Amino acid sequence: MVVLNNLEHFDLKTIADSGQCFRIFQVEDNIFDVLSMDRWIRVWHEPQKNIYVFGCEDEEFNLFWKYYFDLNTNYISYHNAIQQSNDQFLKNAADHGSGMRILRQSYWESIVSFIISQNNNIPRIKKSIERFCWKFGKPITKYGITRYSFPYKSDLTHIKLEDLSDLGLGYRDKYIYGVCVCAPVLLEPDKLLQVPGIGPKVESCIRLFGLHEMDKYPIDTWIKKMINEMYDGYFDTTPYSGFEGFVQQLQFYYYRHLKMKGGD
DNA sequence: TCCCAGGCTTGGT
DNA sequence: ACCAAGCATGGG
Repeated sequence: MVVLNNLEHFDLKTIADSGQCFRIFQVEDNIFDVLSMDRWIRVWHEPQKNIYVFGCEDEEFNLFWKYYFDLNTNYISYHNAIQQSNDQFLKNAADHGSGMRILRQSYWESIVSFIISQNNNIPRIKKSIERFCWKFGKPITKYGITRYSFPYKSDLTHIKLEDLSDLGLGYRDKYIYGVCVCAPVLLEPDKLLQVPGIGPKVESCIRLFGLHEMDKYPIDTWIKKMINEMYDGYFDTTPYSGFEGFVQQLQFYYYRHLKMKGGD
């Protein structure tokens, strides 16, 4: 167990609902199961004391999860820069999403996940990814339940297109098949846009969430609507150089909250 | 039932 | 270079 108190700008509920990752499961109020590739950690939150308890050994935490949750990055400077701007909507978004962080997710898991995410909705994306893990991953049993790892690319080289037909992927099945069986060199970051099924938006997400390129600012349908409604059709990211992706997550999370009133 | 979903590809100008 | 469809299917 690793116990941390007074963690600044870290709220797992916010991160879980921000749509940047699709394999955080809320077990109960203030209990979360977080999965990344073949790792699974359970996290307990005590809001009244601002304590987080991470269910792993010190070594596992310092070696992997501390980095995954981006706890080495100081988000205070980002918030300071935002509060010094004249952008009231963004200031409100930063207050609302005070515990937001950009997770350092697996590159491979990000490729598959964000290809699935295109023209899709979050509940369905999560289901497809869960079925993908259930079918090709390995079981991990803890706390009296079994979850499944996200399969490595090297474990998928011999799958058939038809193996993907019962995952609810729709027309994206052939894209997923392609990245599973192709040569790894074709998935290097500078070649992502040449991959069938990966366009500018998906590439931007893979780079932001899978490579932690914080200057990426993915424009999806929500951000497009937000820019039209809140910024009269143009949003200048240059004041937020180096953390555009963080700004995007705050805006996405806040705007979606306003439109859906906490639903979903 | 209809519409939309964190878009991409293809085929028309 | 810039549209407009079509894409499969689940969720609201």
